Amino acid sequence: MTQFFADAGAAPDTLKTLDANIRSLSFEAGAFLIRQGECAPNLYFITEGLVKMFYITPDGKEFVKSFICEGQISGSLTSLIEGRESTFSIVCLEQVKAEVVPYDVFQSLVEADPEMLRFGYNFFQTLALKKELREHSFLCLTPQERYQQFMQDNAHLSRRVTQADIARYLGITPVALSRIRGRGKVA
Amino acid sequence: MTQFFADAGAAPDTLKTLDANIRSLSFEAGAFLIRQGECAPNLYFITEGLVKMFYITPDGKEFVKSFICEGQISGSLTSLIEGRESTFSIVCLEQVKAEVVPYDVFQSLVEADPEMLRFGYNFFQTLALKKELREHSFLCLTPQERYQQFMQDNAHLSRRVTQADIARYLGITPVALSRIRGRGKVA
DNA sequence: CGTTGGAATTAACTTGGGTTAATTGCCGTG
DNA sequence: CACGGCAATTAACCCAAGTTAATTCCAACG
Repeated sequence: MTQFFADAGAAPDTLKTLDANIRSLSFEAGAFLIRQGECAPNLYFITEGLVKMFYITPDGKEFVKSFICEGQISGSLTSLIEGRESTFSIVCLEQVKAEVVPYDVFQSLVEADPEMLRFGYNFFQTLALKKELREHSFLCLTPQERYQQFMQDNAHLSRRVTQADIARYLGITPVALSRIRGRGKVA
Repeated sequence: MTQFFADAGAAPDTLKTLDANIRSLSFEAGAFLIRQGECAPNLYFITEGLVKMFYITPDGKEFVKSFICEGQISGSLTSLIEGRESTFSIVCLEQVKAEVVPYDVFQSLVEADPEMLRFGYNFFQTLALKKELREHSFLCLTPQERYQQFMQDNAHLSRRVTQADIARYLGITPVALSRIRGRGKVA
């Protein structure tokens, strides 16, 4: 992953610090990267596999915040920014390889290296844009339309996650999603 | 507003460029800052008043993306980042004063001045966090719970916007919100 | 003080998702 | 090939939000 930041233009000192602090780890499917309610001091650069980030509500229902696969970054914003416990969990849906970077290391690199700051700027800009699209779909689309949009935009993912998890990503129950699929077939 | 960036540590050159390119404008209630479907080349630093950002769907329904009041920034991310037409409109709900900054000016300042980059980093980080909270409420909460949370977190706003707009912000119809309020009263 | 117009409420009915539980389908394994 | 277990579908019932339209409330104005 060091290569990743070298491409981003990181300074030699930055790369040295990264090398010293990064661990490259493997996780089995089912392993947790972060547990809801615990403080989560790491960023995960996923290089292989797929994870899901999800909330469990007080009455035990699960909702999927997002799916993150190879080439993407996963972690808890609230933990990163405010140092508080994560409001969600991250679990591996497949065998996962990830580069693990402690937040404080990431933060101090962003402080020290303008190119890292630029990387962070782009990252958060992209994240905000992605969340804005999701906001739009919750706000303006019906569950049915949300499902169609998801299948269009994430055709590759639809084969790697269960239908139940897609439902929980859309904010509906697996039963409801099955009905929606049933409706679509005939029409 | 120059003061605003001076506080952020902007370089003298930056402030000079800003001064040369900022217009301080007033808008009547009902005036549009951005119209859905048009390209929107400006950022608006609201110094006074209140605006609402909203989508109109193909079948004519309105949904409120967010309310932005004095001290906050409003603009179209898709226009800013990708240079495309805005997917929503921004309209003044009150008499508004704003500092208007063209995107290209903002972008080039971010390029040139590390302190402006840091400002942008913080801005997008905060924005991403805010959108993450909204995602959570759409995903995990019922309309009723969403309303209660909105009233807690935005007590001040609730007196400046109509109930119909609150409903459209929550993703429900004004009729539904009125019923929710009715339910809450007795209990 | 009556009128007018917008905002909010109420009513009646429809629709679609939630809930629970039974049923079917599909592998993988012994 | 039969079995066990998980994923997905189906069914039946309930309830909350959507829809349309009528009604009430209230503040501004002449």
